Amino acid sequence: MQFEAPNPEVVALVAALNPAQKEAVTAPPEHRLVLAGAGSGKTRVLTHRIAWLIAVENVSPHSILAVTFTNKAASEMRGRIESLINVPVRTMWVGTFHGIAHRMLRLHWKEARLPQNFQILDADDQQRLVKRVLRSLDLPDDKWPPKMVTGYINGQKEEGRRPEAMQDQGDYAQRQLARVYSAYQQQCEANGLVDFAELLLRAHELCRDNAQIQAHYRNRFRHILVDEFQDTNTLQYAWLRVLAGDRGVLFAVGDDDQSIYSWRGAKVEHMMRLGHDFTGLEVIRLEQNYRSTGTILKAANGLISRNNGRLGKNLWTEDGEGEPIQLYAAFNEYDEAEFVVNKMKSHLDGRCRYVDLAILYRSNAQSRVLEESLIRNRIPYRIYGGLRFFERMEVKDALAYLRLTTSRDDDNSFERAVNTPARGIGATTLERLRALAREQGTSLWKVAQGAGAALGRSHGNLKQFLDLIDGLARDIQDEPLSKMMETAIERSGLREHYKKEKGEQAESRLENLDELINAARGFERPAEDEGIAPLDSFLAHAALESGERQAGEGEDCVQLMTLHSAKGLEFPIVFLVGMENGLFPHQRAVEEGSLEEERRLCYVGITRARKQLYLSYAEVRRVHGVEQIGSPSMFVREIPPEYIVETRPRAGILRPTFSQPSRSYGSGGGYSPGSNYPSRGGYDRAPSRTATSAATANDVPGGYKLGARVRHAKFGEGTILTFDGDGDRMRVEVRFREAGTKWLMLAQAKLEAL
DNA sequence: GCAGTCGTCATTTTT
DNA sequence: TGACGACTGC
Repeated sequence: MQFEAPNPEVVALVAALNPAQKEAVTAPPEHRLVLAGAGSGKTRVLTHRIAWLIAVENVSPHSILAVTFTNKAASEMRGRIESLINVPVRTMWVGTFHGIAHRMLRLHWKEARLPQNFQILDADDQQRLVKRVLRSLDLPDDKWPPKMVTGYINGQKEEGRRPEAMQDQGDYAQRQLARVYSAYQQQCEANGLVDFAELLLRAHELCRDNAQIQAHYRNRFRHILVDEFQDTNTLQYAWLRVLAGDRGVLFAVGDDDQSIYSWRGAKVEHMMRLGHDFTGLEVIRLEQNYRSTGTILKAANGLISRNNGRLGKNLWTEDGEGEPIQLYAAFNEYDEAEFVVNKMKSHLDGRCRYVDLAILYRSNAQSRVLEESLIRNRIPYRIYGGLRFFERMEVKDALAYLRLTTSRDDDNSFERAVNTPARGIGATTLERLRALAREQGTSLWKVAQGAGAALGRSHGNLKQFLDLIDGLARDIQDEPLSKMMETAIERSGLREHYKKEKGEQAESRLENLDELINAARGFERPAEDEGIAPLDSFLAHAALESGERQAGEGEDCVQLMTLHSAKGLEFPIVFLVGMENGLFPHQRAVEEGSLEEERRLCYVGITRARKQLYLSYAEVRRVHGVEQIGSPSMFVREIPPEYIVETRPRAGILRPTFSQPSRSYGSGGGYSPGSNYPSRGGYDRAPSRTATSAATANDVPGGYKLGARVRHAKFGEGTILTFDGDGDRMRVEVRFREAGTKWLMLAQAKLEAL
């Protein structure tokens, strides 16, 4: 680019960029695909690109659309752009796919054939609705699992297929599914409800079919920037194409090696197709990594090179090699957790804080054992995942009342609110209402209004409920949002209801209700929501941004999460646990033939680590209550061995044999360390190589085996980890479930074999 | 309407 | 093994 006008702002904009980043940021206004490796400054390029367009290319922020997948990414992007340049960027559209789609639908609700106050269904709401539709069609839950049916509906929508466009073909099951889809969609339309996939589908159809709107947005959005492009699904991609038309300039950033959501409809192939659909597209690779040590990067490169059909990328760093990756073979999951905790302690002795430590695992079930160890050792931790604020029962209950005040035909909210708290409107009454509503093709609310004597005794109760909602709507309409919330919570009787509930959960429920009032008070209606009632804006916000994963963010504690939720994050020290065939790669994935995606998941995990990476696996693990023998993950073998060091804090321990019948999972076979491994006896195909003593490696002289489960009168149940000494002085180290790890004199401990 | 009981199920989850 | 949902009996 020409720098004839050395605007200091512009100079500063590119000064700190590396050549590849600079190329991307200063590229002429043409299509670009930026292949941004992990830790290569992806967000930086994206934000600087936008700043460049505005400050140098004189593009109006008004002409820019920047799309992300998460709210977090969107708000981070906006924040960083604003701090980069001193130009108001309020007119720029930055948001998630769903957020942007929602915004369009609010603006063009008429053209989209939606009621003005349409409500958004979150995943849970959608599931409930599907259940009701299944019931109304007399399809039993067990034959038609709601989860699967919901998945089917979302899949259809993601492929852009409407029920009416589906030909009557296929077998019985297919026809039934199509029937459910159709009925579900009808229900949504009648109730003014829009699920997540529908937001995208409607917005796509709106932009595709309405010439005026299409022209408007094509004319407006000259620059479309997309983050995490490898995660786009069919619909999102189609929408981007429609919006871009033949004049919009696309700037896509992504990493095919980090595509881990194909099971949710994401298609990496879009990255490969981009060159066909956007002529003149050039690819820029960001391969210099600013996050991890050379060792970690080489390990990641080595692993991912096993995948086929990659766009190709090799991460490198100017920094040093750093520490080798440590691999620990644990006896079982308890030993593995103990290893993690002990290593953590050794790091915490130095200048490392809790937040610098993360434990990553393939599936949520693995967290429990780790938690127990952390609690025992008084290490504060935080688990990502679980319910988010706006997904909590009590919060959804309260919101249902408010949704009813603004949208009476919202059956989902009606069903939720009508008998919570209990007001004598039971299943029978509801069933009658549903039947009537079905017959008349209208909402529960309307049916309830006219139901009258047909309902017998509950008529009065129902009437009271209707009056409650009407009265609530009337009395809060001019109030500020927080007052609305407060009034709804009080008058609905929800607070009383949850006050009566016992247990420690009850208290947190009440706190959450208060927190909801706070959230309403602190809610600032986004500028673009002008013209939308504050309540509708808030309700949409609640559905689209389900809130924090768990309280206590920013506190100094160890982070636990699945590999999927770790994407996009980084930690100085990472423990990647459960590296066993069957668990990771997961058996299901292997069966479904998605091994490459599992490998990418492993790649994501490895590249989260900045300074130090630990891998561990358990030789025996309890899975669904059954002890299973595991073999080290094939991915461990696929990391070039020169970067791995096996750690054994105790010398002379060998692999135990297990006499109890166990079914083996995974088919990866044994683990044969490459020649570069530091040798460690007894850890190969021969399961019972002799150790240093005369006894076999696996037997603790005295009748126990390493890894055996024992009970101690005082400490309870535990697992034998190791032993030393012999004869009368022989000691065993036992990891007790509750009491921690202890050395015991075998002669005195009176252990009982289990 | 609720508590207790039984049976079933067990990757991953940005919106 | 353990969590959750559906069912049953008062």
